Amino acid sequence: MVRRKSLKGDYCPSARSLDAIGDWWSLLIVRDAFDGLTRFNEFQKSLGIAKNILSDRLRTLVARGILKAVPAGDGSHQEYRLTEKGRDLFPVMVALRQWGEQHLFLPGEKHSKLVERDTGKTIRLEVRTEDGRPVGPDDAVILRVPEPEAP
Amino acid sequence: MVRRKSLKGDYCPSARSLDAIGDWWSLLIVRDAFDGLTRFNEFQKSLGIAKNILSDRLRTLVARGILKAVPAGDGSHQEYRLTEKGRDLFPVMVALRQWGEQHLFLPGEKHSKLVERDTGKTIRLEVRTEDGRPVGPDDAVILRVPEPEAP
DNA sequence: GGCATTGGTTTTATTATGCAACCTGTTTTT
DNA sequence: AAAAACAGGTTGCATAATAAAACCAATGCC
Repeated sequence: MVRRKSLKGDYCPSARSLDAIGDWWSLLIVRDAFDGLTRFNEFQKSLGIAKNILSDRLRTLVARGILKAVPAGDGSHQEYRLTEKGRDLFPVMVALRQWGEQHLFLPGEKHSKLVERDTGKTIRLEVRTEDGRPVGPDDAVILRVPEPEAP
Repeated sequence: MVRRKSLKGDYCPSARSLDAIGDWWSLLIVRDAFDGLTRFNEFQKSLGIAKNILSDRLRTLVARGILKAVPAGDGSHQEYRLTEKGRDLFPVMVALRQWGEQHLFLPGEKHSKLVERDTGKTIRLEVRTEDGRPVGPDDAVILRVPEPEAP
């Protein structure tokens, strides 16, 4: 592969995000973390991921501040928990879920569902302006950051 | 690698989504498509991606119904355009962008910004219940689909 | 006709991934 | 107490995915 390109310096936030979490397993691990999993073996069983890969991904997720490793009460093992930064990925997860529900299931096919705990009401997400009007892709433009000019 | 695991059959929509678009380049291509790029060379220059990989990714994005390849007016080249399904990834892109803005830039650092075309107002996205109340990660639970039982 | 451009494909080198085996420390079973 | 099982990894090897570069075919332009 000759070193995969890094977009860390890109001025597009989406690109940086993908650089940070855009590999196949990381977001699945985060999804499971949202789902309450905390332990190495729990992730491993849930995902069927190879242990060395899981080990590596947990390490980098911790290094990037998305998970934190805390020693469990009895000291026998570690717990991997979402940090604030990790929890802020919630909208990303919901967006992915929503798209999958819309487009990746056959008409009658069942899928898990995200609901509000207390009321059981469906949760969805909406793109809006700061004053609350919904917007679609065609109403949006990206404002580029001006290139630093050489004087 | 011995064949990367497929999550196509998983009942979690997020997992299926990641299966469909969760590789490093695909979403970057989609981002550029949202940004108006349509031609092979445009993507290639914008992303600095190897041509064989771009070729492969465009092919699979088309095969998955996220992009469509339409012959351009003068027949000299193809245009890759987002399908409806592809445009529906808009919230995913916005979510990634928003997270990147929050967490992947230094305090004073500039980044590109997503605004409403007509008003210039900032665009953001919010997770809400069907009746409009905002919800956070801790207010949500995943309702699993019941396992099909063996009779 | 000759040459550059576009949109790829092929070849080759290197990295990443997956599997299985192994290891250490702790907990449970006998 | 000894044996077995489990948690949480690491190591070594085979193979797949990626990147870079060279190559190629079909227009478009002079």
